[in-house]
Amino acid sequence: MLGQDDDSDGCCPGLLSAPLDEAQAAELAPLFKALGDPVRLRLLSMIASGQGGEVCVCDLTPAFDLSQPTISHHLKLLRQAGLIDSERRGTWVYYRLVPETTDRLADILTRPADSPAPAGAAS
Amino acid sequence: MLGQDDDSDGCCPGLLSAPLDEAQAAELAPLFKALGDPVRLRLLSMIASGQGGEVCVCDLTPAFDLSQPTISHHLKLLRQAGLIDSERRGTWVYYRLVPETTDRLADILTRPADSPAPAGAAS
DNA sequence: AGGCTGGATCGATGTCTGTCAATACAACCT
DNA sequence: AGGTTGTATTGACAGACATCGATCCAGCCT
Repeated sequence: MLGQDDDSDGCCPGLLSAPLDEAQAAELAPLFKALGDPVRLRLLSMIASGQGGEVCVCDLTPAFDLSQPTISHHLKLLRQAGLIDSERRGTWVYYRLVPETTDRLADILTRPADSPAPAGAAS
Repeated sequence: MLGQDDDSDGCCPGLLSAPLDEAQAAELAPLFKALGDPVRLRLLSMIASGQGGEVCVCDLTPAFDLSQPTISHHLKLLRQAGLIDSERRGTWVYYRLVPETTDRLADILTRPADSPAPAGAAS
């Protein structure tokens, strides 16, 4: 079981339809923060679109102009945020997406069908 | 200026289906970074769910245990990211959501229908 | 066992960010 | 004009973050 619905899921249809309370905001912010770096964004997209749903670190590291510890650090942050998951197989470590997490974010950013037509929608 | 659809839209069905290139990542990261703070997340959700699609700063500021300049600073960051827009009406300033921006983020985080069933989906 | 390669952790450093008090700017109201 | 209230800007500062080199751990191969 992935640790969702412990207490904060199922209640929040999105941040666009009702004000977030402090606890929800505190839980969500680190997720977005993890996405708030170009390197991590690229890492995540490489992992998400990888053949077989996973990518070897050995394929990720050389794709950047950054040191190997730096890439490892970014992967750790993405993993701690629950966006990706890792598995060691022999010498190599493979990362794959945790779709539940990105799904949740997508949900949160999707406004309900009855979104209150923003008055001055002209343009 | 909000850097939308100048050149990078319409091409990227999402970061989950194909690797982002450096330019796309550099453009998206600041958006997520703007969401990566609990205060800004709450501000955004208060604005998005406000009556009439807009909220007066005078209603936002007292909702936090933070100084008025700090709230103003966060609003500025959200505006610079293109997530909200402001309008001065008399003495008061009103903020409202820019739905195109949140829509774009939601799109980007939504995986395509043919998402590659993550191998170990057992449980 | 000893050596080698892939990856993570540690410690240090420069930059960015969130916060505040003080101040400036804008619009209203005598 | 002068005072008052709402909002933005400035300057300063502590804590967080991205990055690196050096080192350590895990698994492979003679």
